[in-house]
Amino acid sequence: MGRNRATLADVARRAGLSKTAASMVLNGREGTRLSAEAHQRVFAAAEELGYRPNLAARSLRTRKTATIAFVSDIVATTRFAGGLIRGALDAARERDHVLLITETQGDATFEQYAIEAMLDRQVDGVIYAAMATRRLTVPQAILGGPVVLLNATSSDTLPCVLPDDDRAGRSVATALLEHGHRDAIALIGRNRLKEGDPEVSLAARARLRGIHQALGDAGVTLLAECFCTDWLPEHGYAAMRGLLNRQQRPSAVICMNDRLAFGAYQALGEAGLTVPDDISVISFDDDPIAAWLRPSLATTALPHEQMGRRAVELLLDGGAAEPTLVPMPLRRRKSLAPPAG
Amino acid sequence: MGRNRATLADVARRAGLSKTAASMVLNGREGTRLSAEAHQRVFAAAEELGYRPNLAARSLRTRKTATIAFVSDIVATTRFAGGLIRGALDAARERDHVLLITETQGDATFEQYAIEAMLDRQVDGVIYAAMATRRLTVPQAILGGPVVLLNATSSDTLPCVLPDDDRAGRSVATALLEHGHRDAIALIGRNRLKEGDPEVSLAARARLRGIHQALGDAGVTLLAECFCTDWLPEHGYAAMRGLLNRQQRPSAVICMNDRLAFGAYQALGEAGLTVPDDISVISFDDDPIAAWLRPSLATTALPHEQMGRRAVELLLDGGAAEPTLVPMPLRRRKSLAPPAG
DNA sequence: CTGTTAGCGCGTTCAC
DNA sequence: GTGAACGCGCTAACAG
Repeated sequence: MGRNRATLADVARRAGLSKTAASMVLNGREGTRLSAEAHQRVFAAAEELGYRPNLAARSLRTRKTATIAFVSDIVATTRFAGGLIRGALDAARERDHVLLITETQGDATFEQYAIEAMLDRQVDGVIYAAMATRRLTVPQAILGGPVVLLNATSSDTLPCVLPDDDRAGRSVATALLEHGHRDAIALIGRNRLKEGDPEVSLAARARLRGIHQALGDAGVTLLAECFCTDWLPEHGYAAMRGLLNRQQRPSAVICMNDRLAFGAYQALGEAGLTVPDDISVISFDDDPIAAWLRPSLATTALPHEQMGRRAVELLLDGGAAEPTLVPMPLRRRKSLAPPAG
Repeated sequence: MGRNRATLADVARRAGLSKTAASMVLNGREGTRLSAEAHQRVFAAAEELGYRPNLAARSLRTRKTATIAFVSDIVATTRFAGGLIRGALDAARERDHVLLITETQGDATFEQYAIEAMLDRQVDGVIYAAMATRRLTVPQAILGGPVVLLNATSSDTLPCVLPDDDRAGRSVATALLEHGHRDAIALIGRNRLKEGDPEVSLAARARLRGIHQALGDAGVTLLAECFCTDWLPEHGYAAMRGLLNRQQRPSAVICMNDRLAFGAYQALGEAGLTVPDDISVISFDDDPIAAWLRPSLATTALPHEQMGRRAVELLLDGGAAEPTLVPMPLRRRKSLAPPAG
């Protein structure tokens, strides 16, 4: 790869100058007393030879590689969290940096390996990302340089980027209140593990807090809260069936994520009920399926691209020690309507 | 990042030997006449100092970086093609390599930039990946070194990895035949653009060919073929509604991908029809939604992980010049049954 | 047998 | 404007 590349020495020779002179000209160093003509010659030589510096050689001296490590548990290959990478990639490109990506799969051995591989390559900093928003323990080894946590926090005081789930919870509840729902709002997706263990999820508790807060401010309490062992469609389906078996049917349902909502739609369809005429549904994440559902599902978007972007910006431009909360925009879609009757 | 790392010189000094000796021992060179005791001392010193070689310095000499460029149009951030990256990541790790990932977003300027960034960093090879299986033109610049095309072919004779869509088409048709469907099989997702332009899609034509071949072998012709402007749920929905308005209702439907099938499910649900009792459905891709649908959707899986893995293997271990076709496994699920009546 | 010296590879930087 | 050293590890040639 890249054999026959012209070196700085080639450029200098062609320009009839020293490597030093060529280096200074090409790096636009100020305050050097090199003639305008020397500048011309160097630029011309570099142009003609198609010279590009060997970054490996450069970094040996400068200790900068313009390379960022992106270490994640499994985010890199997760269906819709690729947005994190896309945002990071964009921001990195804008700053002339490049991303070295690895995945630990939650395996300590892999993590160890990945981190050493990164440090051996002298990366300028590390973005440590989690698939589920949660608290985690950062490996000692990377604390020697800049680190930003993405979709995660830790007990160390590291800069981190998180979605604003609390505010998202409030938006969701507020959207229902605005449509006139009050005393027949149900919730699908309570989960003790997610709510209780910050290392499993920070989102669950924050969303819940926002929901309860907004409803509480309006003097409303939930009609029902369904517990689910996980947040997959099958659990939303079961929960919705349960709700429909109760004496009072809800006028609206909040699902803790879109996959649960998908399951809820399935149960509603089977029961011959229509969204939103019979029941409104609103949710979190803005998974691609949200827009594909019929009717399209109102939800609050996880701003993955923004988050990835912010992480790179924090790492490279420096910034806040306190958590960076990225807003989760409300996507108003067709699953919302005033209560029936 | 990585300040204070012990250098080879540190190790040599501590072992009371020369850098050369230390280097040879640590690299396990055979045929060197260094005493067993010298070996011990070097290993001990390296251990105590936590020595790790600086790969930038090493690559300056060896011209190997143990780094692979993964350049894609937009695959890196696509919802379920992240599997390509996961597979590549795994195979790379097994070979002690690491992935430098970039995205061109189909933009020539970005592509130019990305490739230069990679070559400047002396990557050992390039995996050039496309989101949609298609033919593409490989930039000159990367032809100086090893290249493998992933989910793509080109006019240059480069090794490439493709899903075996042709065989997948035959599996799909065969699965229906095995269930007893014959003269009432419909197809959703014909598309002139995808079928006609190899730079848009190779999959469409291959799948179609496989389907027609398997049906033809059984003396069966399709009841109907619906054209769709794209392969999204809304198009599948519209096509299915169209099919239901015809005089003869199909006993089974083949959808060109799972998103179309999702739309078809929606139309069937609205029409009060049941899968698979009224109509069987089968499809391509094994998008995550396929398993979430009720009933779960039979489909042929795009073997993304396998493909990513093969690409790295071809790049590093060398291999076939002819295309590597990766089988698309049939996922038998609940959307298949014998025709009603 | 047991090792070492002297450079190379490439770009940056200090002293002159 | 320049020579030389440096950063770090690898390798060919050479010495006790």
